[in-house]
Amino acid sequence: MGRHSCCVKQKLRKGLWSPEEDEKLLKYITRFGVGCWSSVPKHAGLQRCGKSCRLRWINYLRPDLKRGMFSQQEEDHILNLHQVLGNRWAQIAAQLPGRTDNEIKNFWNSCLKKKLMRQGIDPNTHKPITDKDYVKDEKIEFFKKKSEFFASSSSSMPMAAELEHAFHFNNGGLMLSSSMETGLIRDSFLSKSICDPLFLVEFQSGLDPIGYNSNLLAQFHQTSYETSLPNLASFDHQNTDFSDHSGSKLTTNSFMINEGRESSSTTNSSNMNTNLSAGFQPMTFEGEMFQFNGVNVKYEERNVGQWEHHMHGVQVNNASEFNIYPMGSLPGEYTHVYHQI
DNA sequence: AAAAACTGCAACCGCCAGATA
DNA sequence: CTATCTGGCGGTTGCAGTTTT
Repeated sequence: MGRHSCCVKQKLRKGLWSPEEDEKLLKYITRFGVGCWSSVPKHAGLQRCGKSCRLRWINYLRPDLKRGMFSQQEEDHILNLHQVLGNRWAQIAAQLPGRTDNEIKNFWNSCLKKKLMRQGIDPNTHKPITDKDYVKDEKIEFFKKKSEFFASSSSSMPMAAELEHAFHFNNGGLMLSSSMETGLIRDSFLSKSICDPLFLVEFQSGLDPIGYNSNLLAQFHQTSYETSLPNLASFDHQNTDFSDHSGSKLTTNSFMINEGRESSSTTNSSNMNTNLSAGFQPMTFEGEMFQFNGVNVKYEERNVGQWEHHMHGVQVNNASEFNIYPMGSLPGEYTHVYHQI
C-alpha cells in the first residue's frame, strides 16, 4: 500500500530531467539493457526512483521513438482505435510504432478531443452530440449571451413581467426570449442578484410538477436570494437552525428540512450531512466559478447516485461543499456540486 | 512593454494486478 | 494464504513557452 518503496527514500530528485541525468540513464540502459527498474538508479548513479527512470526511458530516451507532429494517417488511426478501445492508451500506442501512450494521451486531450467537439461529435462515444449534451451547450451559449447582455446594461431593477418574459425554462432546457436577445428590456437588468448565476433558479412550489418556473418572480421579490442559501463560510453542522451571514435565521419558506429517507440517514451520519429542500435548479455550467454569499465557489456536475434521486433541493456536505438536486433527478443524471475555492 | 491567459507536454500520483517472498 | 514489491496504466498536475490583452 501507499507509495512505492523506491519513492519513499529521501533526497530523490523530482521534476524535469537534466541532460546529465539523461546521459547517465541512456548509458546504463544501452550497456545493460532494461531489467529491474528499482535497481537502475543505484547502478546508474541517479538520485531518482526506478519508476521515474522507467518513465523517462519509455517516453523520451528510447531510441525507437518517433518525434514530431502526428501525421494525418496517425491521427485517423488514433481516432479509429479510440472508438474501439476508449482511453486504453497503452493499447492504442501498441498500434502506433514509435509513439508512447503518454504522447497519444496528450495529443488526444489537447487536440483531437477539441477537434471532435468542434465537429459536433462526442469524443467519448464518437457519435453526434446527444440532446443532453445539447442542453449543456445551450447553457454555455446562454451565459455567453448573458455576459454580453449585462455588459451593456444599466442598473435599474427589472419589472416582474419583463423577467418572466426574459428567462424561462423549456422542459429542462432553457431559452432566451427574443425580447432579451433583441435588447428591448436590456436596460432593466443589472441587479447583483440577477448577475449571480444562482439567481436563475427554479423555486419549486410543489404545485409545479413539470418544473416550469412559475414561482420565480415571487421569490425574486423576497429580500435576497443570498439570505435564503446556506453560508458556506460559517455553516454550523451541529445545528439544524440555519443562519445566514448576517445572523438572521433562515425561514422554512426558504428552506425545509427534508424528512425523507436519505435525509434522516445522512443528517445523523458522522459527516453531519443535512438535507434542505428549496427546489433549486441552478443555471450554470461545469467549471464555472462565482461568488456566493461572499465565498468563491466552483460549480461541478456529477451523476446522481442510486438513492440521491429521491432528494430535492440542497444538501450541505461540509463547510466548503454543497449539492443541489433538481426536482425529479434520476440516477445517472446530473446533480450540481458547488465547492468553495 | 508588461501582465494575464492559454497551450502543450513532461512528469507525477495513485491504483491495480501479477510476481515473489 | 498473506504481505510486500514491482511494473504498468490512466488521470492529473505543474511549468515553460507562446499568444493575447
